[in-house]
Amino acid sequence: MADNANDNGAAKSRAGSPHAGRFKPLADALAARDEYNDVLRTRIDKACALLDADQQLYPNTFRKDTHIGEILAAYSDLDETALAEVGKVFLIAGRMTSLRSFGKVTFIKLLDGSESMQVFVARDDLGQDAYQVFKKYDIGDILGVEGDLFRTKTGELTLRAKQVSLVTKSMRPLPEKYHGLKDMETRYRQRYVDLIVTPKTSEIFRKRTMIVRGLRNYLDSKGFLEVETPMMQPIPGGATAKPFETHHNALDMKLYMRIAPELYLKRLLVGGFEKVYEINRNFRNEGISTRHNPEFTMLEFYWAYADFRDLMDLTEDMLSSIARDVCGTTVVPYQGNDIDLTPGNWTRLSFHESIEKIGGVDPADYNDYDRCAAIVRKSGEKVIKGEKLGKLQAKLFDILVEPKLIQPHFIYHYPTDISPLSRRNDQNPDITDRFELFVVGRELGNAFSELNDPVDQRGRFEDQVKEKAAGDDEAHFMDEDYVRALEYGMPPAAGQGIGIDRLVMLLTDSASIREVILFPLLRPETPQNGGNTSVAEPAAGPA
RNA sequence: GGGCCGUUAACUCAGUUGGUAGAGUAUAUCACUUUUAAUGAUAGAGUCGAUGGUUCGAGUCCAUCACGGCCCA
Repeated sequence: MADNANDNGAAKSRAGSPHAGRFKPLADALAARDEYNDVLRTRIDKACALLDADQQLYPNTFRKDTHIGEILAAYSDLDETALAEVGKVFLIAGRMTSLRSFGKVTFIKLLDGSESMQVFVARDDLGQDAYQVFKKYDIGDILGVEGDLFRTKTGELTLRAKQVSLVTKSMRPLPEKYHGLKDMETRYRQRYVDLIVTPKTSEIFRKRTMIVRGLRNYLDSKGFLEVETPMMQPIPGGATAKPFETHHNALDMKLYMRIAPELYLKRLLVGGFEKVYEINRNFRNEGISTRHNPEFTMLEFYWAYADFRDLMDLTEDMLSSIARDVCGTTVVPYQGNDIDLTPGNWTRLSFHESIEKIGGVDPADYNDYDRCAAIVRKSGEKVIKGEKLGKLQAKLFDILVEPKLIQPHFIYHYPTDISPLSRRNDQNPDITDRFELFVVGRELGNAFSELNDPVDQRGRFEDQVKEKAAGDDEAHFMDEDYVRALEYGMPPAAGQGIGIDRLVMLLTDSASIREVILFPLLRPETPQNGGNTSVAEPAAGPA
């Protein structure tokens, strides 16, 4: 309920304008949340004044003929005389992000996409009346300007306005121009504001699109076919993770949001597509951290008549070429380290070698169950009863090796125990022809020669089902149809998954996954934490 | 789930041993025809995240909760 002060304020701002009633719902909603302050009140007053002067607040009639970026690209190098010879009139539009007024003359900055330029607005150019209207515009408004180019005294390329019109009225003030928006919570919750005022943010997301486009172009050029497979699956497979559950009403069936597309993509290998890939969202019902978001984007691709070593070569080539395209170099800075992605400089090391050479554990120790378990416990990790040696070694690896893999490392020949979909090594059945790619101490990709022996695959699923029954809710489900597909015969193949969010983090020097996801998952805003979003009640039954 | 830190004006932040709150930006009014965080003057603007408690008195101390950040699981 609005208090008296707010009621008075609303009444005051409504006074005097025939258009005041138009803003009553806005004023009331703001007042109800105790947000109705003098800044917002002034915006409403000004909006009323504009309507009183027959100015539309949200016209869709202005058409720009040039983007600011185009002007900067074409004319940044021209001097004053050359600009005068251009003599061309441009129509630009953008958000006013700053304003410096000198009375009869005003400098503003207009932001259009990611580019910004100065506009010079003078009373003598616009005329007395138009200039008075212009002075009602606020920082944050979207304006259209018609004008020609010149250089100011200080040499800045500037558009001299002949006409200025309001394109979109902004009813809320933007954050302060110098410090910008620092509050992480607001940056994530109101990403639209973050994108306006934090140039780095919009740059990250432009780069993200370049990276994804680069991956597509690369794979397309190698003859891979992009496909789409189910995101809602009756059996969630292809990864070791907890799925989100949902329900299909009409079919009255349980469905899971996918944790990986793998088993569907490999069905396509059976079907005869020899090179396929998919870039899309996976969902995992697990914790949130600087490296984990419940929904994240994954590239998975499968390549028939190739093995895991072919994938290492391809991965080096693909990721380094994308780094070159997006960052202009194959040595990229990340949180104080220079990461060398130049092809040929990627280390290849077997899983066991890495535990010995990087983790500093003797083979006699990590190959002995009890000794290995003891080291795991000593490192502060739990050992679960019945856990297999391969899993213990993986824990050892996670603690002792992974954080040290700063430069790109392919770690290959993972234990079969923890690789239920990978092909066994021909010489040693306890290890698989699988690798993971690590950069800056985190897993960036997971790849292997695919297991295409249906009998072996069935046995591995059965082992997983036993682990699930024993309480491991991340263990894989049995997928009879997938085994059936293998029984028809899947060509030998290799496949890989690459976490796109982590790749974008690497190439944009972002410390948190939330910096590279436009709308990361957050708990809902509530009145108690200062929020203004009403959370939807669970849907009631049909009326 | 655990530990540490944070939440004060629209934004960025101060706030002393507990004595009813400050700055800069933004906003408003005035001055100003070349600024670059323009300048000068004046003014308004706060449920100090929420709820309890201790106290004569709480932004400050205590407890619980909410949201966020970082680290760990």
